[in-house]
Amino acid sequence: MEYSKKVDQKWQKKWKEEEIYKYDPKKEGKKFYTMEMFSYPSGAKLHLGHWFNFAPADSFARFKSMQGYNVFHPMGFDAFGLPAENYAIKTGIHPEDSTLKNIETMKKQLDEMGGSYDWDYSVETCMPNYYKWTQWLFLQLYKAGLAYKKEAPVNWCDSCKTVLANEQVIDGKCERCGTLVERKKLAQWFFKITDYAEELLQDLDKLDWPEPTKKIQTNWIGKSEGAEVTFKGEKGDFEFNVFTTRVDTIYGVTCVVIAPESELVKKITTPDRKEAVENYIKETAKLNEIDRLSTERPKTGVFTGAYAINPINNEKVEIWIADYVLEDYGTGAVMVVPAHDERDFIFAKKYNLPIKSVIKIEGDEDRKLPFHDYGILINSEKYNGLTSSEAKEKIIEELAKKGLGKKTISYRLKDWLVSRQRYWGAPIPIIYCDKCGIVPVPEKDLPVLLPYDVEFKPDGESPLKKSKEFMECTCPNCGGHALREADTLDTFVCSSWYELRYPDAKNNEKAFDKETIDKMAPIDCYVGGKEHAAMHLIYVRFMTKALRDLGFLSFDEPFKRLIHQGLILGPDGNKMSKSKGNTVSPDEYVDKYGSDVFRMYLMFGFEYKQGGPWDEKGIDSMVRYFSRIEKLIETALKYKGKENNSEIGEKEEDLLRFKNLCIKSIGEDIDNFHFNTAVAKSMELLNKINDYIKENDKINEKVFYETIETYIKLLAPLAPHFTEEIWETLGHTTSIHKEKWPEIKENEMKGGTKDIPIQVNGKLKLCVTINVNDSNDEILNKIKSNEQVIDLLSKNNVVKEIYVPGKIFNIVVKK
RNA sequence: GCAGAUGUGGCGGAACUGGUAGACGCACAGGACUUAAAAUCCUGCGGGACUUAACCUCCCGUGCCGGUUCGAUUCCGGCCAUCUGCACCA
Repeated sequence: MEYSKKVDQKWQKKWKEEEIYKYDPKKEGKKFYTMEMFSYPSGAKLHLGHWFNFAPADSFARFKSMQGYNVFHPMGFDAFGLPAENYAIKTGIHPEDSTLKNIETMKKQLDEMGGSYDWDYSVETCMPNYYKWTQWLFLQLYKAGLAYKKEAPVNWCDSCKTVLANEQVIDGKCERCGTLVERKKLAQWFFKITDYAEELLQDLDKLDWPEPTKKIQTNWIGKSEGAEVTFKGEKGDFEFNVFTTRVDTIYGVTCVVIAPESELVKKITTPDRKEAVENYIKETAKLNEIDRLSTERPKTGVFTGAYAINPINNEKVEIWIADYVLEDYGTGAVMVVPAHDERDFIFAKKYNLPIKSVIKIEGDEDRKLPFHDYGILINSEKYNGLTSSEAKEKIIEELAKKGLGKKTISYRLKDWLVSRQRYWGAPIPIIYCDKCGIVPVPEKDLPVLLPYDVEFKPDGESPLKKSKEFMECTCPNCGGHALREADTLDTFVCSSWYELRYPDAKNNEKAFDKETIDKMAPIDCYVGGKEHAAMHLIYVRFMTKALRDLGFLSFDEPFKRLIHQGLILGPDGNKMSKSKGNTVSPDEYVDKYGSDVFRMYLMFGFEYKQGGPWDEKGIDSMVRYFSRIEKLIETALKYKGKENNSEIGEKEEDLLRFKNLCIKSIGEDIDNFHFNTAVAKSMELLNKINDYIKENDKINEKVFYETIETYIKLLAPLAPHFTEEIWETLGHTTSIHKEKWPEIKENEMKGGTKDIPIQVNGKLKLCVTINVNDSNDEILNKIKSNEQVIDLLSKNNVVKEIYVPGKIFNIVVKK
């Protein structure tokens, strides 16, 4: 049957009936766990990006399976989240209804793609049998002290009376109504990811991940070594710490600045400065994080009226507040050294604070301020003349003796805020008892079901808070009146452990079985977009480590190898988006050409790790390729069983040699996600086979036929339906996907000829053909007896001859 | 601002640890087949010079300028452009 969507359907039906992608943990072969980042069913359908991610990754899984691994290749849905809720607010369609419907559609599409998934091992994070365990996981972290509650600011739209996600804040305004967004403090749940900062950083070394991604994580964790220095109030009535990486510049301190949110501010502000300070705090609160951190904005701040004592020299300095100091980094307070820090310099200039230089650079004594380079200390009393790094040690030593300082390490990484004031998420399994306070929901009472009938339109309250039925409960401790936590969990919590659930997806007793997951983990290959380099990929790593420490796992890292697919852009070169109107739907192509033509085109036309602008022009070339293959198969059938020639001559040897070369390089290419070159190589093999037919009156049926079967097997992971059809045409009654990846026959690889380039001063002059089997002496002989080479050697002033065995012969001449 | 990535024909893209730059394909051009077109097949296809033409030969060419090397798309230094992250991190 000529290839079309009909062929897809025929085989999809058959595969389903025969359950050929059923995963059996007991099957022979070493386990291989490969997965793609699961998709988010917000849109109604899979888009081109999904296809580009999933189809080649599926080919990879199929290849591994042919290699003899027992491949586990699950797929699921990250089903909770904001878009479904927003969609519901807009249309009135309940998030659960739209989500479940989308999942059905997407599953169907994934089957139409030819995905080799076993849906018995699937997760949908919005289903109670999944989020029960997400809640369980929260409880484990809570018990271990890794989940805690504290006040944290949220983006608040006072007109919509709702909390906004960062992405809903556009230019500091609410995306719906344009109201200026405020920062409001709410008590929220956090996971203590910072406890794992050091290990998360160290273990990056163990991972086979793209280097840029490791770098992003390194920066995200943001380790910096420095010191905490204690400044006391001038009357000794208060004290606070500053964090600095440049304690060597401490003699240059001309003021200290604390974050406006700091509790200390109220305490120390003098009455005459109260109004100014309070106004400033109010102004700061209006700014969202993005604005506040913008480099464009001028530095601002106000004096609190209070003074602190520099512990190194007892100098009295002013205490200011300024919004460029962040409460949650370091200690929320900095010492201002205008001479050696750009931000401090601008700040000091603006408010006429003194600027005192304490570092000089040897040989560049007149260096313009500010500069932050290390140098030699000046104006620093007994430390004058020391280098920056010597001074750091000594100064810390002195401060430590006084009990006013110590070395410390600071991380940029912040604890993970997991509370969301949303409906469509997993309820946080916490109860607030009138008497007992915070009480975790007992594990036996899980799941805390998300009620269906809830008013989720924004009107100032968390949606769940409005459901009396949900909120009212009795305390598991004392039986008294209690209320439930109304917030739900960040969806990143759901996706921080799903890879653990897949192999044991139907377990009703546990989130996952330790023995099962220890056997399956770590995931051998994880494929997904690099936009998750910082958030998702750090959260999963954290969760794995936390669960390990709680005794639920015995491995340290979830994903051994990570691959990022590139981004397919719109035809205009911009990121595809509905608002730009440049989206491309895969469905029409699949209908028109069939899944395999489409997936082959995606693999051939783009570099997998790179992506690029969509261009449909090349699809026809793939249609052409398929029909050339079909034609070849017709020819093959004509020859089948007719022995014309059993001789193995040079042409047969060449063909066999090339066949083996293809087995090797196509295999390596797929293994490395270089699908474009894998397809290219397969095209070369087709050309070689066609040449063989053309150039021979009598073909060797056995060699020819074996090469063709090998060729089709090499294509099997890439074009699963098409090759299955051909396999049947060739007379096979079992699935090609149960075949083994062809073996390389070393004896067929031997021999053949090769061109050795002859260069003069690195420039190509000619090539000399040699036999691969020749010894180096023979090769050199052949080269040196070549007439043109003799000519080159005799007419030039030869300085040197360089021969790299089997590679190149270069004659160095002097002009 | 900081960090990272990328830059190769008209286009998508090849080139293993430095060793024949442009694999494979698209587009294009010419030819065969056809009444014709489509499809298919064959040939050519980085730029330039020389040449009546062909073959040869030579020069230039992997963003730009330098360096290391017998030899650089590959390594090093400096620039330019584009893209992507991160955002005053003390």
